[in-house]
Amino acid sequence: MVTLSEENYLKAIYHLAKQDNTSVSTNAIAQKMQTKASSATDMIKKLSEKGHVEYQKYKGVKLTEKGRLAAVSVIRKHRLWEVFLVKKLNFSWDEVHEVAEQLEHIKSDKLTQQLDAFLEYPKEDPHGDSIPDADGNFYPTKKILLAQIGKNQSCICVGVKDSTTDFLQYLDKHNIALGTKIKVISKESFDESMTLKINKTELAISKEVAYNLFVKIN
Amino acid sequence: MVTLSEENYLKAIYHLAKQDNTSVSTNAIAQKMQTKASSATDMIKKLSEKGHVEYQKYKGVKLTEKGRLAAVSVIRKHRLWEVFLVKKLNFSWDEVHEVAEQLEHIKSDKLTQQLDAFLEYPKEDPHGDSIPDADGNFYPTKKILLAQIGKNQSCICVGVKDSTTDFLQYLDKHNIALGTKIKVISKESFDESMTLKINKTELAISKEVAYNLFVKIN
DNA sequence: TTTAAATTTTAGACAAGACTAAAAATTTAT
DNA sequence: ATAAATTTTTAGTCTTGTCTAAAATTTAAA
Repeated sequence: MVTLSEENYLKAIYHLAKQDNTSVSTNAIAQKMQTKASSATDMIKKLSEKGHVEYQKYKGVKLTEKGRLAAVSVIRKHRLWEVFLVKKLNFSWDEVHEVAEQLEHIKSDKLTQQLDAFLEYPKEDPHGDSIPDADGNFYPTKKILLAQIGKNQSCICVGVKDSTTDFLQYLDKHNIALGTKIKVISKESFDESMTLKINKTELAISKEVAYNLFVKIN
Repeated sequence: MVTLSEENYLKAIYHLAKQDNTSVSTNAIAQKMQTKASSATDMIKKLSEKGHVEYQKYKGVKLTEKGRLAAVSVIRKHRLWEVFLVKKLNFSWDEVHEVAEQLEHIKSDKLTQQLDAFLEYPKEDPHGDSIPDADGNFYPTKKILLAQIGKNQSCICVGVKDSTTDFLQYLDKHNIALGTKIKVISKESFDESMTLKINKTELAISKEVAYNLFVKIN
């Protein structure tokens, strides 16, 4: 069971870590949550004990896959409710946030699923932010880092962030080129490594690769 | 500011006092809230200090007008959300309660008002209970118990008195829903059972059913 | 590289809401 | 009317989530 407060912290950490799952500082969390650093530390310990974040004293936190899924579930609900408020209840875009902050914590899988269907499976909220699906996968329009791709999701290589010779040769050697289809088979939260499937062959990659390869979802 | 817990206690007190605003005992409140009498006493003191109830030690509590309005506001939201869940999200009437218990605490006047409009100002929830207006006024219906319908008389189901899951599922199973037309074929005076005709099929019911189903005569 | 500044953690405290055990008041029964 | 049973309240404790103040650690600066 994840409490309302825990959900809010997870969401804050998720948003602070943004695209790349970087380490988030206690102070940053405290600031985002409008609270004190000591309170953030307390909550970080709880989240760590529940396996939602990886925590090392003085080193900040990183979301585990479990924590990421919990955060994304809240974000999914938040954005679906925003669509509902604007499309069905005539709220304007600047009025929805406060109410959605409350609605996002309602616990009912059926409710979320039926709301999604009722709204005809919207892909974006009224602010243009992508709405993740029930499995926690986003379908963004722009290119994203391979590290952002969820388990069992497929994508297509569209570029590199690091364009050093070493990296490009590494990609060549493993048959990764522009247009190559990549499927994520598994993700390890502890070292952020991944296993990919590329043209029927599996490939284990490190986080250095995952954070330097741009992909898009078809 | 009324906390979530306070709202639940106010609702419990309201339902226990029913139509006549009688004094409600600490024990009755504790039982309804599934908690201990000592916890109820603690909360009663808080509600009393905030002016929601009148309290005399050992004498139970009565809702003040302020407390009654707070309780009715929660009940209004609960019932509107139940209508939403059934009419718009295809919930069956035995699934709505748990979710509505959460949704009823969302704080936004605009949300409640717009939801009411979106649902076209329903007067009753899916169980046939009256939905109070924004000022806390009820518009009582002339619904009566099925037990009071005479032989060969027809009526329409408008609600239930007992809204336990068991009963609602029983009704579902026998195709009795809001709006279902019911004709009384026969009545046994010795055990107050009845035989009904529902959509061409006959159904024998016990007095427990007859006394827990609200109907109206067209 | 050693000190100063900033960040983070610990320790101790508090409010809300719940609990247990025991005391006080009320109600029921003999 | 008095004892017994029940109800209600009090007193003290617990958990969650917050705070302040102080100590520990890391980072930046001289």
